[in-house]
Amino acid sequence: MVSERSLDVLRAIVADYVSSREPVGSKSIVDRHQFGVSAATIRNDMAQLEEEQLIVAPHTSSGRVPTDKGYRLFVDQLRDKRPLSQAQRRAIEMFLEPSADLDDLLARTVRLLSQITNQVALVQYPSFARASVRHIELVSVGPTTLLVVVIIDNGRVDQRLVESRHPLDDDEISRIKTRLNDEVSTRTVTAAAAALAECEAVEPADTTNDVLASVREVVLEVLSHYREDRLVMAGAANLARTEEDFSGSIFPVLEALEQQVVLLRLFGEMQVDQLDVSASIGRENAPFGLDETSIVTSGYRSSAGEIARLGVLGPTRMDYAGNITAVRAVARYLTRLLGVE
Amino acid sequence: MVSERSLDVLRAIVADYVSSREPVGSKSIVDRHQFGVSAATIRNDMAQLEEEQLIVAPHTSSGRVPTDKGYRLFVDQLRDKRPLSQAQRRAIEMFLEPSADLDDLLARTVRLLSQITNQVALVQYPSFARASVRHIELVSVGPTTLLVVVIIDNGRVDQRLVESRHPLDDDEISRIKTRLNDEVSTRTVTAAAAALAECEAVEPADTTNDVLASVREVVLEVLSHYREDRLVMAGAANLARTEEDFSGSIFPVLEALEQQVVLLRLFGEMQVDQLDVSASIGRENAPFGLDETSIVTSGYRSSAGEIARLGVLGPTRMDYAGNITAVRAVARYLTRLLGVE
DNA sequence: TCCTGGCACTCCGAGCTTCTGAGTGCCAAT
DNA sequence: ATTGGCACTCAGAAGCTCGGAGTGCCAGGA
Repeated sequence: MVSERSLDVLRAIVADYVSSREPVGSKSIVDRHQFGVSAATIRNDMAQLEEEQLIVAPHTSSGRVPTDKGYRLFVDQLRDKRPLSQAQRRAIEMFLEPSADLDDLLARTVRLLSQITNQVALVQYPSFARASVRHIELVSVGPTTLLVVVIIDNGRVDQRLVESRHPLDDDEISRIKTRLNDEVSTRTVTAAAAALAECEAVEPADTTNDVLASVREVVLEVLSHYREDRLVMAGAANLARTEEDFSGSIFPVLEALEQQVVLLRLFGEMQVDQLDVSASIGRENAPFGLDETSIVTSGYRSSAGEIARLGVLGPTRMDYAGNITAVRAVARYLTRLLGVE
Repeated sequence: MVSERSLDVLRAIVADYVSSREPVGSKSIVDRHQFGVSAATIRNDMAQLEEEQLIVAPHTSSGRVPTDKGYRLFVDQLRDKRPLSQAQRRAIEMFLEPSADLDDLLARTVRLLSQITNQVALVQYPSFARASVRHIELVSVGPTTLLVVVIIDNGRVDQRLVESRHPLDDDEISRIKTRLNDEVSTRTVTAAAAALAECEAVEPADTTNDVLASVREVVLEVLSHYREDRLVMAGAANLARTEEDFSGSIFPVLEALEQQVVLLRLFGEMQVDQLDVSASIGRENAPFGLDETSIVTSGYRSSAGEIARLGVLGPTRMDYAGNITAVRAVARYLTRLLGVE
């Protein structure tokens, strides 16, 4: 049962608190914003908001501060307000040039995102789960050394060396190659890995097929590697800058950032397969040990059509409007770059 | 003109200050250490040390704190004192198993080092400058698509895809391959890159040799990539734990850590090609914007015989004895692992 | 010549009090 | 519904005292 104006007051409180870092009082609101009413009226509205637990007073007779719930309502009502600043738009277009190298492109993206938001930025690698194996190539690079090349249909290529116990002739190599391609090519990464695992179970390695077994093993290893999600990070230093916003130390946050597993689970929780921006605020992240931080993420679509996520992480008291805009813009731009390829 | 006992006093001051984080007075020294003399005598020694600017009193009538110069003398006199703790030794042997994958091995090394020292750990990738190109392989993976595989004699393998404007037959591929291998194989990475650059200058690309030119280009790109020094890092969270040791904020330190360039220059300054441990203390790092941090590094030798460095970074007030021991041990162990290969 | 106990001196920092001002809740009047 | 007025609250800055850890120095003893 909050009036329309009360919501405006909430917006004002969030805005002022984010920029000033100090509890906001009724007086300063009437000063800084053009409500056509007196401070006493604002106070009544604030009482309403407090009733609904959207704001809270740190101490009796002190200004108010938004609660996690308040931030949440604020964010939910936000949606597509603020336009990207001129400088930000220019930065994105300057720094994000197309690049053939995915590693390189994502590294640049994450740096850019952390710079325009002044937060810690995270970019998840596209998952290869839906991509499929195009081809396996075997190349002899020495009498007993075989180069195994795995080619994925989204352009990714990896290779490993395999040592054989006996010299290899071209016939044998070609035989193994045909066999292997029968087993995995055109299948999805997931299916191919499953097929290989099964083969290994059915025909245990013995002296006659040791090379085949070794090759299978390294291919399986490479495929498994794809299924691991990975992410890149930049701007951890920004945490130190916003240190006062964390009650204790930034230690647990930095620690979580090093544990990529935690971050990946966090990303996983935020509607995978949803392209649009979503935010996770304050204690909503408590299960991950990040109860004073908020995360704003957006999905982006990679060349193979998979959806991965990117976003920023910072103190609960962050500039949601600005960060949401920036994250959305970068995600769209990145999708565009990857789609053109 | 410092007496022998004065040096012992310096050692005691460093030890106590490192463990207690508080200025140490003459009384607490006689209490905690078995000097056979009275506090007054210690005071005289401390006056000597202060004369030599090895220690300093933060305020009149307060205990003393080592200066950068004091730490330096302490470290220089240290050399091979403390043995590795049982737990540390076990940790090293547990976590550092041989691994075929250099990335993986170095990632594990850096995590291990940060865990046993509780500092930020850094491991530099071995430079490929002295390694040489073993072989270039070309594989047709489609009518107009060529896979270029670069094999380095230290076991590293990389690949790129090249698109041709016209269909390729086996003859042409084989011709290009022979030509290319003549140009680069058995040469060092540096020499090979130089040779390719020259070829490009001599015969500019035209319609007849566009594939050769493209292949040269990607090989050159791969080789150039090797020459970039890189490093991996772990344990940044430990900075937050030792935050009180930094007068201002840890922001500049975290920032420097993200700028790998800075760290690489820092590593570069510390006698490259020297295998043994060396330390850079406090203001000695001022040119890098790290005047409150110390760095302890050691060289390690990679399989191809190049020397790279690894080490830890932390507040000037750090446990030099322990960190030096740990860094040395990890470097030796890593060298051993890489040498066995 | 080096060491020691004694003594006067310094001053940080913990603990206490005071005081001010920003901010509140409530109420009667509009 | 909105407003001005009023009594009330309390965090935090400023000022104060005071104890204790630590110092420098000196004169006497080994």
